Amino acid sequence: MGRKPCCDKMGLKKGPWTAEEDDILVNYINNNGGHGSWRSLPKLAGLLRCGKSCRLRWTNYLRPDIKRGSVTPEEEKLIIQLHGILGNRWAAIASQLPGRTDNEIKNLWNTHLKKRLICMGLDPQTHQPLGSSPDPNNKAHTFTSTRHMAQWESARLEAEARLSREPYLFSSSANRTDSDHFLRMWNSEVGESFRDVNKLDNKGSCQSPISDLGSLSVTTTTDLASNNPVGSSSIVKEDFVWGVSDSSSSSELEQDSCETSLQLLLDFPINNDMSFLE
DNA sequence: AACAACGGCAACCGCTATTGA
DNA sequence: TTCAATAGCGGTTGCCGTTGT
Repeated sequence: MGRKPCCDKMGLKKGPWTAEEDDILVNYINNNGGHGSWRSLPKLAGLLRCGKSCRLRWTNYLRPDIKRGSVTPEEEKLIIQLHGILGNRWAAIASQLPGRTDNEIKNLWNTHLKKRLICMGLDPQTHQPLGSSPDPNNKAHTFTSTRHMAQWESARLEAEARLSREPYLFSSSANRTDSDHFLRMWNSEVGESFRDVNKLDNKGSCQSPISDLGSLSVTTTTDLASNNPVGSSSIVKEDFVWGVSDSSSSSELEQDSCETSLQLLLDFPINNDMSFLE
């Protein structure tokens, strides 16, 4: 016996939403302090839509914090960076771009950014040069740092997504979890250094608003497919270095807390084991 | 002007994960 | 522990405006 449909589809409207329907949905959510159960919302609000459709309309279009307008070059750059790390995990990518939805980012990727990477001679799935194969000689050289970077970014996004669903965690220090600590670690100076990877060079080859994507494109690539923590993606920076390598800016990073964080980072599980987030 | 091809985007579909009884 | 209900996610579809012929 199959699973019951999310709602009785008989008599329910499909297709584009009208302004009147938008008003009804927005007014209902505003007047009730939230959407409550999406399943029961359409009936309570007087909409001939299924709850799923209402949820999509709200999260992708009507939500007050949605940022309308074109995506900035900085946002495009960040999307490409995150895609290189996370692959097609649109929700995780969207969580790093306030006001942008996963659907919007997914569409942007499929219509613009993917082509732009191809234009730059990069495989949009692997972020590696088209027609190239990974150099096994460089594998050992780059594997550790890239692996950790990918895993850490992936785990951090997992944690942030989890925390966003558990806002109470922020209100009670007694309830702080490993993922909470992990997030704070990301937002520490170590995380700052970690994210500074894109500042290392600025060579680009493709004329576009994000031509400085050379900073995140491949110089030498590492094939992580056989041990890829996040699926098909791989990190694309050969000369990736930790911010702590810069003695002129590393004094604060020498603090114990940061050393502990760095050690935790370097001790990150290799086998994509995210169980520590539980 | 008419039509076809193309591109962008909103919305839907189906699957998985989570939650709670 | 099990299972149904619900929410979330990523892939896909289809509509509509724009561009090219």
